[in-house]
Amino acid sequence: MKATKRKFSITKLQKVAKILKTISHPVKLEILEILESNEPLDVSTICSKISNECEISMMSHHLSKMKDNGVLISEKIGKQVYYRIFDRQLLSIFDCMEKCDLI
Amino acid sequence: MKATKRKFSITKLQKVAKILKTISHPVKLEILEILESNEPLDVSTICSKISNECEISMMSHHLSKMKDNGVLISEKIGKQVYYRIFDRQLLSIFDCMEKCDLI
DNA sequence: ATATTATTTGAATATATGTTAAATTATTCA
DNA sequence: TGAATAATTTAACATATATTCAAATAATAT
Repeated sequence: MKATKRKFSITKLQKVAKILKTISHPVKLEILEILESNEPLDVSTICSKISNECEISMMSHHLSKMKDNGVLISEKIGKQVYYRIFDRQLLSIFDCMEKCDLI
Repeated sequence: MKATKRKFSITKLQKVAKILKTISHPVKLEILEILESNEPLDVSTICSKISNECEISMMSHHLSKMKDNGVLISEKIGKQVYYRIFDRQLLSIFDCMEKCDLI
């Protein structure tokens, strides 16, 4: 295996760090997993589908943080707010992690 | 694109979250990038190669956290401590992130 | 032994995250 | 219309994590 010379600029490293930090939480990862096959979904529905323990207000915090950081987008229809994944390419991180011995 | 039904257990999601959290920092990502093509490397050398601003004691904190969480391994030779990546497969996360529109 | 170099540790402070209750927004229906 | 209900967000506080900087440890050299 050759030693690839990647070279991310500081700015890119910061962006990557920000995205990773945004999803580095069991509940946030599960939100992505749930949305992957069911989007768009409203807050309560996501909350009911999740196996991790999570109160609705905590769910709202998680979702809005993910939205603020560009991972999700939302649309309000009536009383509910529907969320979906902004860039589904991000989901490949699951495949990536699955291959690691660390997991 | 088909809607894949992934199903990570809560335990796996926690492990993934822990790893991601461990590397979700511009300096920690750059450490991985530096080690990718030069490992093993001692603390001072990593510190001198990094473009992000980072004091040696902060570097030591970063490295030992990465070690504690299984991302790096270390070996002491004389006065220096040499670090390297435990599972280079993790590096594919850079390729993964590079493909995202988010970055 | 004392000095020098490399790294780690610890304690103080700063920042981020989680929790809970109350507030806001939208809808329903008496 | 307007009080009741439902969905979600906000705010204030508690807790946890990260950063900084000085001091401690460990290995080597003089």
